[in-house]
Amino acid sequence: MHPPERAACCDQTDTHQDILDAVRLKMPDEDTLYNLTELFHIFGDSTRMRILYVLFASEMCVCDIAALLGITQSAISHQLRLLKSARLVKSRREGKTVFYSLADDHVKTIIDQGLEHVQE
Amino acid sequence: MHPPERAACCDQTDTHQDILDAVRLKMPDEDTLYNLTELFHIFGDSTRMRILYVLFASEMCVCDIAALLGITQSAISHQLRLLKSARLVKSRREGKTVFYSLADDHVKTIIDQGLEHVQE
DNA sequence: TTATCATATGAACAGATAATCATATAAGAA
DNA sequence: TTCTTATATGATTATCTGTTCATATGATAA
Repeated sequence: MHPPERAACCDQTDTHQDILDAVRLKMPDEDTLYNLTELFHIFGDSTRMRILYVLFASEMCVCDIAALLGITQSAISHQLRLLKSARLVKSRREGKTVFYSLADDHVKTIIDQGLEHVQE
Repeated sequence: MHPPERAACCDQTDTHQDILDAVRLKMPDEDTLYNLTELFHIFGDSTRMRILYVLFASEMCVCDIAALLGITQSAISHQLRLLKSARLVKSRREGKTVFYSLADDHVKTIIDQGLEHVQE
């Protein structure tokens, strides 16, 4: 006997329905879930991660980031655009040069948490 | 005039070289950086994120996760394999059924940090 | 103006990846 | 044994994504 809203599936204990209800309650809404995975997706690329680490040390212009990481200016610009649209970095122009920096300290906190997990 | 190890690039302040040195010091080694981006990469997919949220509530078998999320058993199995190889979830077999659960509480901490950033 | 430098961006391509399908494995029931 | 259920997995495919290249924009200098 299955609870009415379940498809044919493996049988479980009496508390099965309670668990399913608990899951549905705790699941974030679709928008939040999208934004959350999008945020982590941004962190899930080594070029972007290295850019962020550079910016942990100091605000920096595009060509310096490129030179420092050994990546073309174009690639860096493309990635900075993503980072900026995710509001992880911000920029200011000074003449021909554009300086990028972290949007807020939250960024480092999240990455440090991940680092702790990795370094266990 | 540029510092010797720099390629032709935009001119900077006197502290330029100090900043570059600081960046190099703070940058994690290649292995750590790889593991870190790999970790976030795992979080950067909505199916995997939803699986993790399901497991926040309770340990659960594969077909229940599939039914709950409306995703095929095969897709869930494939993603669980990734999650397990990243040591984010663990499994135990009970007869024909395999139950998955979170590998440790660290996982939820990292995701909660991301959630805070997203919900600002 | 033209020339140069710093950055941004569109297009194209190569590599990665998530889902699907078919099938294999593993365990229990008949 | 055979049948069924639960899960795992290899192959295929469609989509996504990061880089490169060429070029455009924006700012300064001559």
